[in-house]
Amino acid sequence: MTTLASDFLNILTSRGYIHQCSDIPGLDALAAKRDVTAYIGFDCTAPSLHVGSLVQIMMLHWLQQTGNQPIVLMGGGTTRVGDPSGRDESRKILSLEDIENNKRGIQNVFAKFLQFGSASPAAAMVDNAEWLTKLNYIEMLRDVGKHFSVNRMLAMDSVKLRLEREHELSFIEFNYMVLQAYDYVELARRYGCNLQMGGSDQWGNIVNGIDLGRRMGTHQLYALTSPLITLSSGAKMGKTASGAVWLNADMRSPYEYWQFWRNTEDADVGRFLKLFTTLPMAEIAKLEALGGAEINEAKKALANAATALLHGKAAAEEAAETARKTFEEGASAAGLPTFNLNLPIGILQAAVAVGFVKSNGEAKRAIANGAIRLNDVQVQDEKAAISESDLNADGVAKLSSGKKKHVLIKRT
RNA sequence: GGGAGAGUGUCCCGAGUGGCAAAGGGGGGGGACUGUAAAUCCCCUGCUUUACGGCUUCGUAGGUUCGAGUCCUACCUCUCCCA
Repeated sequence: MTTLASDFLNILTSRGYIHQCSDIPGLDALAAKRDVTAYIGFDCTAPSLHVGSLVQIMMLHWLQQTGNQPIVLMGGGTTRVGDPSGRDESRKILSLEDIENNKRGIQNVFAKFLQFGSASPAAAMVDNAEWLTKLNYIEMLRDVGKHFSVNRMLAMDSVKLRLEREHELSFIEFNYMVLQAYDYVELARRYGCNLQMGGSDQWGNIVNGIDLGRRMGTHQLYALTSPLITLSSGAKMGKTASGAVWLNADMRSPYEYWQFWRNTEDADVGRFLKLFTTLPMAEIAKLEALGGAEINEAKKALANAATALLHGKAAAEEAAETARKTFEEGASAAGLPTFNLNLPIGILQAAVAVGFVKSNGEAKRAIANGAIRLNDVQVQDEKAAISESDLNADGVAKLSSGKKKHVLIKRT
């Protein structure tokens, strides 16, 4: 392993962001001169990004921190087509309004991690709908299509997988890689972009772009991918009981976000500290060295730092304090998710209303399993109700499901 | 266009003989043990204001039958072979 000259690659390497790179020495030389302009594409398939995209966002963050220019590419155009990578079923084709709404929801997150506007290498945000929607089919085929070999396209993982598993791959999806490759060329021409980053599943698409660039006469392009982040237990990261861990605060509160990180498995703490926080490596090494129950301190540090990055320091501290009161003192911390309900209300309805369970039947089962507690007292009777007398001096009652889910109930 | 197969419990895989709320996994939830961890063990995993009750589920729509996931017809979608 040769030593790296650039801060950018040094950081990415030591923190574990790199899975594959088309040309480390070449990219290193560029980054050392702070001449890298890199982009990552984000599909607009949901109204918010989730933690799965965080690695990518952090790569852009470090890129800017080390004096290079990040470009956030919103997939306003490519989302209309749908990326078949890593899926064995066709994506639903989203309506244009949905895509537009999703795009708006996603955009704001980047301001937390990147500096746009007046910063010295300012981050930029562009939407590939800008050029993709204007393409003319015949021209496209002649200028771009001629550089693609179907033989090679068929050999690509995203395609091969579908074919091998005998799942359908529609022509529209088959074209996705062409559009993504073209994006890269377009960004190279417009912004002098010379690096595309992405998750490891994007490798094929990115390399296609490099190839296309060479054939269409752009400057040398580079590819860099991050490893797919999985939990030590093998599960995919970012999914919890109640669905994806969204980054937008209105879809996943700072408190819940903090909890997500707090519940990290022991074996993942060090890795996550490096990937998802900006804590200095020396400090991470210390935290990582903690053993046994002490590793919980490292988890708190992870939760604090990660939440502060996304939601700000104040929100992180508040979440930490709420968690401390709730879990270490068993108190009804004011920062817990709060619901206003009409009292009295049956315990079953209440459990449904706060989102613990999806139906009354499920609530009954939860009670039978001893999962539901009201003000820390296990509910035995499914006909029980929450009434005024259950509220404490501050007018709230604490309802819990299992050991980790707690909410506060107030009178409407 | 011709021929052969497939679509099952609104997360996934997957058994299924005319009596089926439908085997078994995975995933998920809960409990025990712990440290808000992992591993392990146990329980739960269609809806319904009690129910050995009612209702809704096996691609869609009809039909046969006391009774249909299971049989028949048409249609939709996918896969494979031929053209």
